[in-house]
Amino acid sequence: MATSRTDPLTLEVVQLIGSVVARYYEEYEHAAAEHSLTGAQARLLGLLSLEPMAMRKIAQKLKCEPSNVTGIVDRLEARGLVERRPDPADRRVKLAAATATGLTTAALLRDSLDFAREPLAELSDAERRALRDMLQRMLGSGNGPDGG
Amino acid sequence: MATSRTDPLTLEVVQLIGSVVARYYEEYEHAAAEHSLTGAQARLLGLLSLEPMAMRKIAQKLKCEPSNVTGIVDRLEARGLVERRPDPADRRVKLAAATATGLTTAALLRDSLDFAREPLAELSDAERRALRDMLQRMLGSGNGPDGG
DNA sequence: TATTGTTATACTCTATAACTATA
DNA sequence: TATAGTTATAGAGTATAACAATA
Repeated sequence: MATSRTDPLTLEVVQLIGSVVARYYEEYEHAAAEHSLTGAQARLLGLLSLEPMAMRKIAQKLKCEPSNVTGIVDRLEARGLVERRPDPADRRVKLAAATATGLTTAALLRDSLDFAREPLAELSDAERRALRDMLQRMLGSGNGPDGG
Repeated sequence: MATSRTDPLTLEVVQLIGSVVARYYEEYEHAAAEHSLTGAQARLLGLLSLEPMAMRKIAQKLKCEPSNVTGIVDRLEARGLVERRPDPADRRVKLAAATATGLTTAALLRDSLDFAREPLAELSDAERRALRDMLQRMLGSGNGPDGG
């Protein structure tokens, strides 16, 4: 397993990462709430702002059951942020897509997530590169790139 | 506000932080589920594993309404992981405290959170210190220490 | 009168299982 | 028969408002 996973410095960094995660989540929920969205709705809308997607694929990306996606898309659709389209290639499939309003909301949402961005401005370019490399290594161990 | 918040490197780091957050959350929920706990239950138990705490204080720490704490403590209490005690100093207050079983479960939970720890072992001591300092700076901007 | 914890209510998210329509 | 999406159901988390006990 590990050599010195429990040294004080490592434990301190682990705790800091936990704090960053908690802080990021709070900010995300808060930003979503400012647009009267739940966190799950905001995440789904953010996903669709990149490209339309089959319901099943959304569930995979969000790592939840397909039945949940139905409800979340229902609520976003009722507010005009998302719409369902048929898939010409397979009549079983429904593609969920962000509407123009949905894209605008998604962009506003992204802009309001300043937590992760603001403090980064305090870091030098070299530090940001170092941080990037370390985070990539953290994500790389035991987990491929986002894949699809 | 900022000078160059939208340069490619910063955006890349922001996205990486988002990935780390998502990954951390998954691992946390998974670790909790292995002990038949929800994420909220695991967080509350982790909090009580440090020290007994008034219901109201728990709500502040978890940043939720006090009425929610009642239900979560109810479920943990029903499983023998937590108990309610009177506060000698104020008879309105109920102190929630982890039982011996609860403390054991909390310890197991902490140990199974290897995601944040394992990859850190790949970093050099200097890198870990640099990461710690950067994370501290990130958390420091616009947010004091945990406080109470 | 204010505070602590609880209860009642309603909504959202979640997983499971059964269902419809396509393939 | 297998797959995509939905529906039905039940449990959990969440916020709001109203309540009892205590301060």
